[in-house]
Formats: sequence, C-alpha cells, structure tokens
Amino acid sequence: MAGKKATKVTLTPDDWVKAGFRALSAGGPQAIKVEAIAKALTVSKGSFYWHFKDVSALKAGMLCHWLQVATHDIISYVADDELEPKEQLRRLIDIATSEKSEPYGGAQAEAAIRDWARYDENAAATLKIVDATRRQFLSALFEKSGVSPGQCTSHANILYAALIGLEQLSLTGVFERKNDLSAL
Amino acid sequence: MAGKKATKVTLTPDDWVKAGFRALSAGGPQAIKVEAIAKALTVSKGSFYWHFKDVSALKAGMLCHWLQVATHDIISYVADDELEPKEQLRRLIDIATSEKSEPYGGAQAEAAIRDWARYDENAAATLKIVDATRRQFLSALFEKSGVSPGQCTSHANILYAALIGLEQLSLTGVFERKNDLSAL
DNA sequence: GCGGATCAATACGGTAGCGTATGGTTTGAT
DNA sequence: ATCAAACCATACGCTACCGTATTGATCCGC
Repeated sequence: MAGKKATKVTLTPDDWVKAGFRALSAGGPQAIKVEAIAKALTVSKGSFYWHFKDVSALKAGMLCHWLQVATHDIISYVADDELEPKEQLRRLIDIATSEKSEPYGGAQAEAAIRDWARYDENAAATLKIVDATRRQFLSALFEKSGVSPGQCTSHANILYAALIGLEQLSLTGVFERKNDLSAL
Repeated sequence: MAGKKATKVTLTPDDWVKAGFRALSAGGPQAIKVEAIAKALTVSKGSFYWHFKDVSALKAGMLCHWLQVATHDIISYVADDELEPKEQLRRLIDIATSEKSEPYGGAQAEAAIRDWARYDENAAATLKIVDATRRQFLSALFEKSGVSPGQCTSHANILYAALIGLEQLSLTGVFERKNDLSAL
C-alpha cells in the first residue's frame, strides 16, 4: 500500500532547484524569492538557508542544472546516429515546437531564462553557451543534410531564431506552434 | 548662445514615460521603480506623484505610448504605396534588424516588454494587439507580393517569429542581425 | 507685488524580502 | 537510552520600495 515514497520527509538542494524552476516559469526571474518558494514547498525559509548560502547559490544551481538539460540532454536525444540527418532535424523541430513539460523545460522556463539573462551576468553567460551549442549542433546537422558549408551557419541561425520566436509568440497564445517550418 | 532648450526646468508626464522606457530597456520590467527613475531625472519622487497617481498609471502610459510607436508609426513608415510590396518587405526587414535607437525602440525595449507581458495582464494585452497587427500587416504584404493566399499567414508567422528570434539573440551578442532572410 | 496654481523636496508609516540567530525536532549510530 | 548531527521553525534587524502628507519654491494673472 505504501506509495513509492509518500510525502517526502526531508528536502534536498535539488528539490529547491526544481521548485525554483517552477517559480521561474510561473513568475519570471524576480519570482525567485526564498519565502515564496519555501511556502510552495510548505516549509519555512529556515530550511532553505540550511541547504544554500543565499539566493545567489540557488540561482547558480539552477543555471548549472539548466545548462545540462538544455544542451546535453536534448541533443543526445536527437543525435541518434541511426537516423537520417533530415529526420533528426524534423525530430528536433517537433521537440522544440511541442510543450516539453516539466521540469526545467517548457517554453515558459526558456523564455524566463532569456529574460533573466538580460539583467544577470551569470544567466547571460549560461545562455550564451546554450545558444552557441545548439546553433553549432544545428549547423552540423545542416551540413550532414547536404547543405553547402557556406550556408550552414546562416541556415542554422535562421532556424534557431525562428524557433525562439515561435517559442516567444506561443506564450501569448497568439497561435499554435504547428507552423510548417519545412521552408527552411 | 542659448541652447535649444537648455536644461528643462519643469517635467511633463511624457518625460517620465520616456525615462520609464530607459529604465525598462536597461533593467527590465522590475526596474520600473519610482525612486530609481526619479534619481535618473535628478528629481525626487515628490515630482512623480504630482504627475501620476501611482506606478500603475505610469506603466499604463508607457504601454499606451508603445502601442502607438510599435504599430502605427512603424507601419506607416514602411507602407509607402509608391513602393513595390517586395521592396516594402525588404525595408521592413532592414528596420527590424537594425538598432532602431532611442526612445521606445530598440531590441532592448521590445524584449523587455515581451518579458513584461508574461507577468502582467495589461502588458500582455498590449503586446497581443501589437503582434497581431504586425502579423496582419506582414501577411497582407505577402499577399500583395503574390504569395498564394493560403500561405500568407504561415509565411508571415515564420518571418515574424524569425525577426523576434533574431531580436532576442542579438541581445546576447551572439551574432549580428545581418543574416540573409531572403530565403523566406 | 499678491495670491493662487503648478511643480518639487523632505519626512513619514507601511510592507516585502533578505539574511542571521537561536532554539526545537527528528534521525542514526553506539 | 543517549548524543551529535541533520534538518526545520520562529523571531529579529536591515534595506528597498511604495504611497501620503506636509511644506517649500516658482510662475503667472491681475
């Protein structure tokens, strides 16, 4: 009868990181507030300051974690050498234009981090790495698809930009992200 | 010798709106703070509360103003009936991919408002109108360019998304926005 | 030059959020 | 059972920001 791990009794730093992402997605960077997140975890801030030195530490942890899931994890999922490059591209677009749910993922979190990066050096540095990695990956994929080397970067940039733009626009509920991107 | 209008002696609500946009561009939505803006204008907050009821009023004024410049003004500049539709498109892309400087304009402000809209109902409503207007305009331009009616919306969406994505990416200094968008 | 209206400075109370301090409760090893 | 470490609650001081209240300065009609 005992559930997998009924109502956890004690928290880990990772729990706080996840909760931090939920707050970030819902309320943006300025919603990363100790007391608010503590309340969401139904504990007090006393708990937080046991696991972290301060909010900066939590933010650093969040960025570190996101750096992983936003590059390595996603790419390793798509980069299946068994698949044709073109098929990999399609798969990537599918993922990017679908609501990749909790945690960390989702257009909400992505966009919020992009916000964050505009006013925070550390977030900016992390995002820069992520963007660069993903564009490189895209470019390589285009190259493997037979696009002439001189145009791979440009193609990758445009596609990536379009994906980001769609991500942004999808948040205001303007339209669904099922648009035909095969033109690229 | 007297300069055009040396060191203005008294402030107008519009001055506060402009200053608000500078703050918004530099520090994001959460940087719209009375005391900070007042300091930037080298006055005290006492001045602010003379011209505005509260910060909400300033924000409303900012959104109202932005609604104008972000739709009407820009479109009326591009929509020159003397020009070929394709030339209008090119002109629009030029504008969108160049640093349209102060005030209100600039990728900074645009992106900041996009942030803002994610956590504020009023900003979201304004942005929705702006996005819709611009996409309609784009779609119409495609139609006049000879694109088949069924594809105009899709084309407009993709181009608009790409422009927004480039806008976002240009902020992190990843690459310049001089990419060739003629593929669309 | 007087007096009201316009505009701004200063001082105040209130709230929210951070980080600390201190004490309480649970857990596990012996 | 006991003790120490791990974990959390509560209370506190501090700062930043909001909005108000009060007073001070400046301009203009007459």
